[in-house]
Amino acid sequence: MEKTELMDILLHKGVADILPNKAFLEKELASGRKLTIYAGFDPTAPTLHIGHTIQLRKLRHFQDLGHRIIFLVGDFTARIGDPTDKTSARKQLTEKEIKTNLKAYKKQAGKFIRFNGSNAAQIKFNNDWLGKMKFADVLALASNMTVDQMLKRDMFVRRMEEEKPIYIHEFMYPLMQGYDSVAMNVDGEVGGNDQLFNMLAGRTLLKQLKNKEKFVITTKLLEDNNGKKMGKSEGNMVSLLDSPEQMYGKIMSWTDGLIVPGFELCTDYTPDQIIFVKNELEKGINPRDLKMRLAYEIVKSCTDDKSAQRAEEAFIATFQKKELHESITEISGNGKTLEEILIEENIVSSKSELRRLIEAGAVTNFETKEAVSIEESKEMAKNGVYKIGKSRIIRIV
RNA sequence: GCGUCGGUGGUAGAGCGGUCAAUUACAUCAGACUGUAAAUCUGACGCCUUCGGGCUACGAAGGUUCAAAUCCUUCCCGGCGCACCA
Repeated sequence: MEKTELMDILLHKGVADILPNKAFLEKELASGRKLTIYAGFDPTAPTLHIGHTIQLRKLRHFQDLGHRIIFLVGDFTARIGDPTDKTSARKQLTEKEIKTNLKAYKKQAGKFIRFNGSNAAQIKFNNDWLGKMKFADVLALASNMTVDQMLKRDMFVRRMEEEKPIYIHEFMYPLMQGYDSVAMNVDGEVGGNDQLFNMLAGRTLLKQLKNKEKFVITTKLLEDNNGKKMGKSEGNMVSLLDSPEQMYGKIMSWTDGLIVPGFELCTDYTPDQIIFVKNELEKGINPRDLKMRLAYEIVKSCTDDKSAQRAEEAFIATFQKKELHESITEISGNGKTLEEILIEENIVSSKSELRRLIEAGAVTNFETKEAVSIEESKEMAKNGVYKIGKSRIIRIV
């Protein structure tokens, strides 16, 4: 890819905002200096997910332009818990968990950025500097920001209004994250739009302590124009550990509004190609076909060509042609009733639930297409394939 | 410690003596339809049931009452305010 084109993609694709401004970044890029850019990742989960790949792609663009990139593992900050995400508030991670997670991370991230060869990405841990700080150091650091600056943060404003508590350590979080920038003496940072505040704290600190202007690129979040995120319940949050079939299926269940953002944020489609996708949609083409294209591209980028193809075939077979594919669960009947089997195997959670499903006509014999009645469910289960709802299929042998 | 407000189902958040297994929204599941596991519409959404009903649940334990998520007492947990000086 040509350098100017790459530059254009770097500056625009998936970008929500550039601080202090775009011109500043352009100047930096044009200076010929080798810049150092990083993105931070919390090692709280055993796997990266599709959202992380947005940042990774952005880092890759810098890497391709010959700049130094750092994959920062927030092992120290993960211990405290980012108040941005209140559910993970006091989760503590052991050394061991972090190590295990890290291994997986490197492998997963390696699909998007290069960890070897020339200009390889570096991995750093913020525990290396944050863990060593003394209380006096922390105070010195804290003296660089005012309470007022902190209180401007949306989340804190909201909490004040709701009379919800704000703990002191929550003020420390942006400071810690901001200090990462200082410790690594970076030129820029990439992060999701929701991390803007924390990233700006780093900007402030870097200016105060090293008189350096750090640029910040925030990427758009993967959501449709109503702010509807993919998988509000994280049900369709694509994890990089998912099987290709799972990934493909999850993406197919994204709402249509995510098609264009999906292409922009999670694929290597060029701006022209994305415009093409938009036009197709406006022309009224079946969005399903574009979504399949999207699913294919994403699966491919997270795994490989072959896996993506297999995932697509499996999807078509299962959900479009409604055929069976091999990976259905086999359960031995052993003279039990269908009801007993379904409950023992945790396919339904209770007799009441099963009853409702049967009443709704959701339990069918796959071959005869006949609905199973309540009486039948209490008789000895006949061998065969049963379908419970649209996604649960079992074979009794 | 004092004052005050609160602790409700997966989440948010109503209810404040009977009509409450508990409004509503979101999430979830199912049905119809289709263009897909999208959208939309419809329904379900504690457990058990011989489908009559039964049982367990609104922080915990007691109590008042024919009747309590709702009132009282104690306890546990949380928010906010107060605490010195003014």
